[in-house]
Amino acid sequence: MPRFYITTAIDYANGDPHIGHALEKIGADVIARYKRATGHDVHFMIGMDEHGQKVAQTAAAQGTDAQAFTDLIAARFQETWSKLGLSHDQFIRTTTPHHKTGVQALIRRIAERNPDDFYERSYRGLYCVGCEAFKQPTDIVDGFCQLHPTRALEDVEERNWFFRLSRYTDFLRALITDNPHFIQPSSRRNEILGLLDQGLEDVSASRARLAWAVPFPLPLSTGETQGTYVWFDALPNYLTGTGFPDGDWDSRWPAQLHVIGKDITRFHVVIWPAMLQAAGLPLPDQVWAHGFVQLGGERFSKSAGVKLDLHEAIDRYGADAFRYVLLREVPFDGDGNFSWERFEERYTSDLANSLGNLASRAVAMVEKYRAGVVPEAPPADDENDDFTDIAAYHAALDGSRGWLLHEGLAAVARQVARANEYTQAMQPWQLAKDPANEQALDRVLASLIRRLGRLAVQLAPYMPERASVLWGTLGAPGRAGDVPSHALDRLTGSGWRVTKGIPLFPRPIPVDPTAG
RNA sequence: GGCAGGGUAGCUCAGCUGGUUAGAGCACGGCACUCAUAAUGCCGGGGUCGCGGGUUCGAGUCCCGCCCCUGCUACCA
Repeated sequence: MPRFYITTAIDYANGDPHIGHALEKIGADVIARYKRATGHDVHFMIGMDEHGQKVAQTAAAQGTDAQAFTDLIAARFQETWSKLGLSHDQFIRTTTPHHKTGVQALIRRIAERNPDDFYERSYRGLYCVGCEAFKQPTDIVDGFCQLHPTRALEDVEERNWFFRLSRYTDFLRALITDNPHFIQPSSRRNEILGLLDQGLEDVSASRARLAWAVPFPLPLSTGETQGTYVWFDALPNYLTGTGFPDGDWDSRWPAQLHVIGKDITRFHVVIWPAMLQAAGLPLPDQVWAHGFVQLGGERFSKSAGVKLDLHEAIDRYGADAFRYVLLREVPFDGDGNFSWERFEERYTSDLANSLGNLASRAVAMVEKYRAGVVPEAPPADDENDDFTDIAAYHAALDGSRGWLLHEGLAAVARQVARANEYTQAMQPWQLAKDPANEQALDRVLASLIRRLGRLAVQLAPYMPERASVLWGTLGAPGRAGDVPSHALDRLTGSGWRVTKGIPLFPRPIPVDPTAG
């Protein structure tokens, strides 16, 4: 069984989860579930990035210590992920003892294999006491930090460990040029090639004043021990998550796929591969940079986030409906918009009216005309188009052209529409009026149930719970998520005993304009 | 400023190497049907294809110029 180690970015523990976080996790979950259904030994890992000055500051502002604060945030994230139905196998936290020793082991390994890659250098910049951080020229307005316009910036110089990233420019260019799949989608790849053309600068590996951090394992020549800077703490989570450097970590490493947001592409395709190369470790197969969710046409912001609360979105029609709408609306290779209006439209049109009602009418007819038992009838030519769409579904989800999760749902939607058209064209309720049409009716009913069965299997990665309910309604054996999705042409449906339950996707209760 | 991508029906988008009356879904209007969650199906209205030139028998599709939008242009992550 081929292994498939998939990770998402670890989220920064500086606030609560929002819809932006959710898009990435849901997308990765769909990929993980699809891979399991197509015969892969999947390990799906998500987690939290818990160190850094901001976390320490936020904790202090709330009157708690950093560890207690991150414990709380991590619990909130995990609660949310559980509510969303994520199927991750592991939740890594960078404040755990194993991650810390793993980071230190990686740094030591680089220092042993390439002693020149770490060197001491002084870093000089304008330091904002209010932010407790160095400020870049773009952050400075009229000589002040934008967040603290009354505090003078200090010209500070400190000695740090640096990583000789510049040395890997040619290596990275060759890597990216020779492996077009390493960074996808291609728009992001082009941006990185542009960045490499500018030449790379070395990056900090440690920082003074970084108390809430993994201690950098190499002391400075002054004897001082500094905190490990973000890249060398956060990125290695993908590796330490395998158990590195202990045990059989190399049975899982390298990862097949890192799913990340487009804003952190550079770190994942420049710094991370360079670190691994410096350590003499294998590189991940692919980094996929998804786009962002816009809220109501606006860029994600705190106020927009409040306007569209994640838990409210999940609670409205359930986690599965939210997962569906989000991935249908937001192309996974770019940006998309999310609003309550679109949510209502998509839910009502795609899920309640088209899919939910299709299941409802088909099951009702099998109950009414065949006492609930799906008749035996072989597939007919009129199902052939569905298999064209099923091929498109696989092409969207197997990674061969990127991870186009929205296209997978579009292929499913076409099959749903076709099944409704088919029902209308065949008019089984008319066939039922004349016993002479018994076989014709059998064919139509069996076809409808088969179509629904295939839909349940295809939807299982996206809507695991609802797909499972649909599968059960059809009286199909086992679980929808366990059916190998490459074997859909063998689904017959014959003899299944259907049970009409409550609507799969209830219509929203219409607002009565005369009320109130 | 530089590099990259984009501006097509009310909304979200398809339109490959130029070729008959520019498409889909949603929304909107009409009709049909009654198995179904007042659902479904069919038909229809609706677009100066950002603006201005040019090449061509013919351009949304190629060339030039302009306007507008988005992303990247590295130590918050």
